[in-house]
Amino acid sequence: MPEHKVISFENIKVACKNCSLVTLCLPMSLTPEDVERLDAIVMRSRPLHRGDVLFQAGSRFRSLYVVKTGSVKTYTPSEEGGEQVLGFHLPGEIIGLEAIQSGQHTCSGKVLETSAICEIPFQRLEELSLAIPSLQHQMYRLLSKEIGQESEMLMLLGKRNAEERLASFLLSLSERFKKRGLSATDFYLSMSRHEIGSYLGLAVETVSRLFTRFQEESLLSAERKHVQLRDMEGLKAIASGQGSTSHTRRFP
Amino acid sequence: MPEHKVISFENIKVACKNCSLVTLCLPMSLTPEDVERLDAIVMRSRPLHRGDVLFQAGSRFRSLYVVKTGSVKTYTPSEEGGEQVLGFHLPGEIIGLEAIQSGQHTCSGKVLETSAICEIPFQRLEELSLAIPSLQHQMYRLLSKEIGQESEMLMLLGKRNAEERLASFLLSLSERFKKRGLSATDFYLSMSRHEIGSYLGLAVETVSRLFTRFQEESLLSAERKHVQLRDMEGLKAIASGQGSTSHTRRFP
DNA sequence: AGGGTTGCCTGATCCCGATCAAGCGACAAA
DNA sequence: TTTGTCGCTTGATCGGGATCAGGCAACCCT
Repeated sequence: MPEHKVISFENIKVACKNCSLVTLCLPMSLTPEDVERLDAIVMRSRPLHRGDVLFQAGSRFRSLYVVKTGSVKTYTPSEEGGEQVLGFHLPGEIIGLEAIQSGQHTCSGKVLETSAICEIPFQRLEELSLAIPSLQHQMYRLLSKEIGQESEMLMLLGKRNAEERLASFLLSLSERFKKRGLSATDFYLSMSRHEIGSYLGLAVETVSRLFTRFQEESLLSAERKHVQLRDMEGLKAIASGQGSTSHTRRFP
Repeated sequence: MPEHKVISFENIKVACKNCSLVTLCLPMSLTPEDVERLDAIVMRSRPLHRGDVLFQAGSRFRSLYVVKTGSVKTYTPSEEGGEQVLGFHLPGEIIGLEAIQSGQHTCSGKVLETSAICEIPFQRLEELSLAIPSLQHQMYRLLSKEIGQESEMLMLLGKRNAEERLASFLLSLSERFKKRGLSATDFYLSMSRHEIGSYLGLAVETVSRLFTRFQEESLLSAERKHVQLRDMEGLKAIASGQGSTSHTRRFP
């Protein structure tokens, strides 16, 4: 069926200007002509499937990757098979920024579900950003945003207890889904409990118990990967450390 | 004493090309002419003293700051007076990168000891980096480096126990001092135990106990702020999770 | 020098979350 | 259908590190 092939291929090759992510992704704040110039250097591959590796820690850095559909996790494989999850990436988010420095990836990227990924050769992007001031500006903002997000994560891991971490995580996902036009209260988790635990610095069992507890408290309902946030205010209270069951005494 | 004033003022106004940090800081890999161009936009103030605030969380972002001498901590002040330390910054390191994104500082910067700071108006730096490709490249690398370092910190906070954290912290300082031509094994800590604890996600008491334990194990000697690393290999073993007292079973 | 503050150290106790252990449902292959 | 595997859940126990409390030394201040 060559016809089918062509169709699915066309489906992948959505130009940036026609991509629904144009307001979230790199093209944000570029003129239509500049979007075309950016478009010319973007490479679009066939869809990847759950478990496919986007890049591996230690491999040479050539390109940044942007999630178009689906989701990706980045992680550092440790000796003895374990892994530390560093992040989950949704459509419009850019991956690989940490590798610019050394020219080598310091973490691996793996696809969590069937996903379409755009590849942007970094050297060409760098050249282009010299010619397009607003692209350079956008790059600086993107890199800076990543730094800010990791700082927030440092605070989460440094000072927050388990329930505060999970609540924050769910609210962060919620917000990101919302920005992408999806439901902020009803979504599917593409990552396992184990991966959530690794990301939040918690054991799987703790994550599981927290899901159970949150359900008992009517904060959400969860059935496997399907999550519905029922009480956003309650979750926000917990995430900000004002939860009723918090052990930390705020007013001695 | 106008004469004295002039001298100390001149002392501060070391041009980039004469600065000992030229190989660590932004000018790295720039041609002498380009260093002069960069030099023209750098602002150098009189020295700041312990406790002086460089910028405050929430204030408008205008400039990046580079430590010339001394040291700076960045932190997010939390309600109720507490603070979470996000980083310690030594000569040659750039501060404020997280604020590019929103145009507003998300953390505060405070000087830990008498320090000289260079201020670089970001808008002018951005313009200059359009004209100097190697400066743009250097900026990308710098931002990327920051991302990579924060990722390492995420791993530290997510997976390491208290002694692994403190050992890693001391070794990181050691390496950074070494790069600046100072002793890798004998140095002064400009930050308090409390600040170390906040940075590492530990209570002050734990940090203090660990210093004591490390001394008992002849890994180092510490008298208040003065630290001498005695057994680098031992510290490295602990930092990498191979310490003998580690609770985590690596080979079940 | 005296008196107050602050930073650091040490001991005792407690508790959150890791670890160990076991069972269960979903899903894939035989 | 059965069997095996994997992901998730739940229960029981343990311990690392937080918390509480007290004391000492250094370093302010006048």
